[in-house]
Amino acid sequence: MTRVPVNRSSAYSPPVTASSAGAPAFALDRSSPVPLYYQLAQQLEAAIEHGELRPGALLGNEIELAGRLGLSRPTVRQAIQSLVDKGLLVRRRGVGTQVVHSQVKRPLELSSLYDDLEAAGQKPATRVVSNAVEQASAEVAAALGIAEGSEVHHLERLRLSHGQPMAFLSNYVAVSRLDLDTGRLESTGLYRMMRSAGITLHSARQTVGARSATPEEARLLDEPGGAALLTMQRTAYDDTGRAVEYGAHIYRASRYAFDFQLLVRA
Amino acid sequence: MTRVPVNRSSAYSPPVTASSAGAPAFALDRSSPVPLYYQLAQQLEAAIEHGELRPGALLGNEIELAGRLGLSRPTVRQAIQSLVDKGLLVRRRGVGTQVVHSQVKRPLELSSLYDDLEAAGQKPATRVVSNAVEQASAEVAAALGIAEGSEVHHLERLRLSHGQPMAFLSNYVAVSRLDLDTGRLESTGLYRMMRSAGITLHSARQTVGARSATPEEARLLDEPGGAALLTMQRTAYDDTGRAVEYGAHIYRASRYAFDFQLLVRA
DNA sequence: GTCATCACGTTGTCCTGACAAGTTGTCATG
DNA sequence: CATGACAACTTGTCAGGACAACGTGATGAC
Repeated sequence: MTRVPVNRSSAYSPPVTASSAGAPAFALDRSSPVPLYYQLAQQLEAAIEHGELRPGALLGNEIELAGRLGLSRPTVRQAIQSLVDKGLLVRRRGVGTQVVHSQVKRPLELSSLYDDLEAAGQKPATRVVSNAVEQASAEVAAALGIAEGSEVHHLERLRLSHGQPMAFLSNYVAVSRLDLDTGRLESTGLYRMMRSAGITLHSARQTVGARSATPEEARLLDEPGGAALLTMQRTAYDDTGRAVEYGAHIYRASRYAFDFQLLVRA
Repeated sequence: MTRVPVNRSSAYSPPVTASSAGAPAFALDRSSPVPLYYQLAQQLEAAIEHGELRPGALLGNEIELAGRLGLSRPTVRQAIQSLVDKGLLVRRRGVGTQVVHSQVKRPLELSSLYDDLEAAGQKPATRVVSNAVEQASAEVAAALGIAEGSEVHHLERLRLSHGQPMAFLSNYVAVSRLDLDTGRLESTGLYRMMRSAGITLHSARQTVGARSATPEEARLLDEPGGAALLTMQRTAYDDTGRAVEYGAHIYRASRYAFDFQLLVRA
């Protein structure tokens, strides 16, 4: 650790920086294929998460930090910027960079996509109700950008948690894009299967609404008739902008809610 | 417009770039206080939105683009990167940067925060139902991170569209943070008033759910008894991480749905 | 005591230069 | 004709430097 000498005769006394208050030492591996800025960003994030950099703490100026780590300023800036984009840090010109004093550190990632994207078919048990090839209806064809009547996989799953039904998921994938195996779906999850099939997701468009349950839906989800349901339709696109998946899902409002964090982009 | 000479004797014939296919001319103003990369990003975005750069079109390599515009490569990269972050462009090493072939170009911004954040009290008429100072309940105090019983503004508004009630908004703001004037609220909007009071929003945490309407709520929103409602609770934080606003809103599910786009961060 | 002024420290922007790594098409080879 | 090696092109990463813009605190004038 380096100590910053304080010039007592100076007219300006700088604020206490993280470096003089006990900054964690970062270990950077130049031989690693992982980019340096990314290594630094990860270690900074870990330090924040770990509490070594407390909320409100100043990070120390970029130039000194770069010199201390043996990096150039652009590299350090890139690392810091990525954490600013994540909402972990705030930069202020003339002031410095400080750890955001946030009550909510955990759920930084967008959920609602991820809880279905990563956890699609994870520990919360999933029962495949049906898995068949159908002809695309007008609604599905429009969402996937294919011709009406084209063959699509239609996948229906019931999501359970603690033995209780949570949601009913109805997904459509163009047949040409993927091979669907019922067995693997219960263990691997839909999005993971897409990924391993070489499809890289890029973006998704979601609509979240509500409506009253039909008798059939109420029975399926173990809800009283006419209960309020949360609905979600999503179309997911790959790199090239082609729609790869369309889903129309319903959730038990009494047991589920979408929860996410937004950042105000300056 | 500059034409790129093609060397016929070259063993490698490069693909057709946007420049040789008729790239729009960008006008950059160096004397403007607006950063160059931002000017370029905006003009690129406009060109994409306008259709001058069609989906799938290659942008031309960064070095040549930089030379053509009289900019350095980092500046051009910064502009391109901002559009990549927005999901408008995709970069591929060895290939180039191309406009994402997306069906949905318009609603790139997150709505659901913005439609309340920017449009809070805009053309969709807003009627202030009540505006009073109360003592914070346990729920409100917890959300705002203040002591129970502290004084808070409690603001209730009815949002109308086309003469029909759309939503009922209930907001809480700590008294010490803001002065609320009923008159200005109907024209200016809550978030705009905060902004002009020097509060810069940083992030927000939202929960979206659904439930059946109580008789009172049904009457207020002109819905039949027990109709499904969309609910949203939001806590907004400023730079320093302090909660500045808490809102518990209900929407007519028959007339409103949250609509937003997600990007998969690589 | 109050206020404007100034110096200082910080991030913001921009430049030039260089090499590494991934992708694609061409060409020579079998 | 198939296939592998190669070259060209592109973005990714990193360095080092320079000046501008902004905010803060201290200083000095009033």
